[in-house]
Amino acid sequence: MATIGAVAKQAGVSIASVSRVINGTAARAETERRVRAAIIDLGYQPNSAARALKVRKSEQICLSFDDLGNPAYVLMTRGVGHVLSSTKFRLILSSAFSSVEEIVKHLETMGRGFADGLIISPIYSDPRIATLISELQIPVVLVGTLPAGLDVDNVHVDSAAGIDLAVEHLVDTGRKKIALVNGPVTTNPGRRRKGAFEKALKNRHLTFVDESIIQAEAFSPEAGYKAISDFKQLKNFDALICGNDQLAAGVMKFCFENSIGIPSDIALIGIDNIDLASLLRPTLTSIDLRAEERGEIAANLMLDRLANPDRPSKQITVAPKLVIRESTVSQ
Amino acid sequence: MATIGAVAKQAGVSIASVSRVINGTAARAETERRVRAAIIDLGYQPNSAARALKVRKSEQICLSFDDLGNPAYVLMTRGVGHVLSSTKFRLILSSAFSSVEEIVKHLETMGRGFADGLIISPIYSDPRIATLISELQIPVVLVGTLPAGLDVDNVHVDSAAGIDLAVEHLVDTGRKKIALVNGPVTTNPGRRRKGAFEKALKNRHLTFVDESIIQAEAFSPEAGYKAISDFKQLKNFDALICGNDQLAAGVMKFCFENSIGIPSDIALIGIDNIDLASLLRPTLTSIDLRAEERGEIAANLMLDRLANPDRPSKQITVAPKLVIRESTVSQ
DNA sequence: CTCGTAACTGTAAACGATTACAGTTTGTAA
DNA sequence: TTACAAACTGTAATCGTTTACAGTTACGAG
Repeated sequence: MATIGAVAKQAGVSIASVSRVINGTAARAETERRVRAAIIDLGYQPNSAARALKVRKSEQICLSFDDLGNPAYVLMTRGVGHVLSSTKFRLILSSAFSSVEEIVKHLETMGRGFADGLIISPIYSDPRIATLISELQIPVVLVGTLPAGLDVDNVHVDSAAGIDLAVEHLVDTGRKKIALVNGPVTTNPGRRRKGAFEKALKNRHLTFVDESIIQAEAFSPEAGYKAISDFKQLKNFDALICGNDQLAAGVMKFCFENSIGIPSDIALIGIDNIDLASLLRPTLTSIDLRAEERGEIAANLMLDRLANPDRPSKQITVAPKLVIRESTVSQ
Repeated sequence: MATIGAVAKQAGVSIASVSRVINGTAARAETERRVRAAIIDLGYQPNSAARALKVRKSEQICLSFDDLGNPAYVLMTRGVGHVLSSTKFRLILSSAFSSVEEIVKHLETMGRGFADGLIISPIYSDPRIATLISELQIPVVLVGTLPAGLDVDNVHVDSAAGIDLAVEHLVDTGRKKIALVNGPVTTNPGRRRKGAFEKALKNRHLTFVDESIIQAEAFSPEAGYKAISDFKQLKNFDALICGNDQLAAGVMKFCFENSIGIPSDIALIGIDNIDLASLLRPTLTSIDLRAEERGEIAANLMLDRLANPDRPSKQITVAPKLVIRESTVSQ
C-alpha cells in the first residue's frame, strides 16, 4: 500500500508537494508531472481515514432507516440522493437488519468521524435512539415524528391530515362504516395513525368502536392478509383505510380470494402511494405522504445546516395529498 | 469535542490507560472507574477516523449497486445484512443516483480506508467499473456477471438456465410463440437474457424472429407498459417472458386495460420473484434468481476472504428456480 | 522482610495525511 | 547586474488514536 511518503520519494519531492498536487494547489508543471507519474507508478491512492482525521471532514452524509424493505424509504432515499448528487457530499445508507443496538452502534461510528451529517428516519420510538441523537457530535436531520425534548432539524408529514382527507373522501363517496388496518403501535406511524383515525371519525360523528381498528403485526402484505383473515366482522364495514399500501395489497388479495368486491362491497385506501398502488387491480387509492419530497427537504436542511451550523433548528411540515384511484370509486 | 487526551487528564491517568479501558484490556478497577467517569463527564466519543487510521480497519463492509429502486437489490441487501449482523462488521450501502463517475468516486473513497471490503453488483458494464475493481486496495466480491479478465470472488446466477426453465414450462403448457420483453441491452442482465432467450428457443426449434424481442427502456413497470403498447404484433405471440417482474407488472396492466386475457390469451412470466409477483392479479409466474441467497453467499465469501486474504478466488453459481403461478396456468 | 512474578501503567512512536511558516527559486524591471 | 515580488517548495507540527516496550506496583511465598 503506497503512502504519500513513497510517492514523494519516488518523485523526488516533498510530501507537502505531493499533497498539493493531489489537492490542486499551486505546483510547477515539472513537479506536477513527476508527482503524477509517481502516483501512477506506485498505484497510490490517498487514505480516506487519514484525510478525514486531519481535515475533520468525511464529505459523507449518512441516511439511516429501520426498514429498507419498505418502498416508501426507497423513495425517500431517492429524494436525498438527488439533492446530494449535485454537491461534494456522498450519500451512504444504513438500514437496520436486527436489533436497535446494532443501529445505535452503527450511527455512533458514523457520528464519530465517518460522516459529516446524519439524516435519520426511525420508525420505532426507542429511547436509545433519542439519547443517541442528542449525544451525536454531528448535525442530525430527523425525518418523521420528533421525539419529545429533541431540538434538531425535522421534516414530517401531517399524517393526521392525510387520514382526514381519506375519511372525507370516503364519506363523500357514501361510506359510513370505516375501519383502520393499522401497523404495529410500537411504531411511530402506527401510533399516530391510530389517534388521527379515531379523531377523524369522531369529528364527523361516525361510529368508532374497538373493532374499528384491525391490528396487523407489521407493515407488510402478509401481515395485512393475515390481519384481515382473522377479522370476523368485515361485513360490518364498508371502507378500510390501511396503514400503508403494502398492508392494503394484502387486504386486497384476501378480498379477491373471498369474492369481496372492491370498491363495490368495500372501499380500500392505502398510505404512501408507492408504485405498487397503480399496479394493483383495482388500482389503489392512496394517501401520498410525499416521501421523496421529504427526502429532498431533509437533504437541503442538512446542507443548510452544514453551511450554517449555528442557526436555530427548523421544523418543516409537508402536506399529504390524496390520490384517488379505482379502489374507492367505481368507474 | 473531547479527545482521549482530555479524558486522560480528567481521570489523571495516561492516554494509553484510557485506550485500554475503552478496548477492554487489563485495567485496575480503580483506573477503570475513573476513566469511565471522565468519559461520561466529558461526553467523550472516540474518533472513528483516527482509530481506522491506526488499526487499518474500519469494520465496515460496503455494498454497492446501481439501482436501489429495484426490489431485487433490496432482497440482496437483506441477505448480506443478515449474514453480517452476526459479525463485528457493519454494513453500509451505496447506490448510484446519477453518473458512473459518482459511483466510482464513492467506491474509491470506501476502498481507501472507510471500508474493509466491497460487495458490488453492477448492472452496467462500464469499463471504468472494471478498472476500478482491479485497482481497489480491499477485497471485492462481485455479484453478477464477472467482466472479462477480472479475478475476484464472484456469485452469479445461471440466468440462462432460468430462461430455459421458463421456456420449457411454456412449451409444456402448450405455448409455441414466445417473445421476450427485455430490459436495456446496455445492462449486463439485458444482454445476457437476450442471448439466453434466443438460444432456448432455437434449442427447441421454436420460431425466433426479430420481433421476438420487445425492447423496453428500463427495468420498470412504466417501461414495460410502454414497450408493450408500442408493440404492434402482440397477437402473433401466445407467451411473454419479461426481463423482470416489474416489466411484467407493466405488461399485465396493459393487457388488462386492453382485455387481453392472462393466461388465456397470452401467458406471462417475470424474473426475480419479488413480493410483487404474488400480489398481482393474476399472480405472476416468475423465475426466482435467488437474490437474497446470492447476498448471503456474497457476504460469506467476503468474510471468508477477510479471514483468509490469500486464498484463490472463488466463483459460485446458484441455480434459478421457476415459481409457477396463475399467469401461465389457468386454474 | 525480601524477593519474584504477575498485573498494571506510562512514554513515545507510529498510522497517513494537511498546512502554517519559512526558505528557495524564478522572472521582471530598473 | 541587481533588487524585489511572486511563485513555488520543504520542514515540521498536527489530527486522535493504538500499542510495543520499559518501568512501576501489588502481592503471595519463603
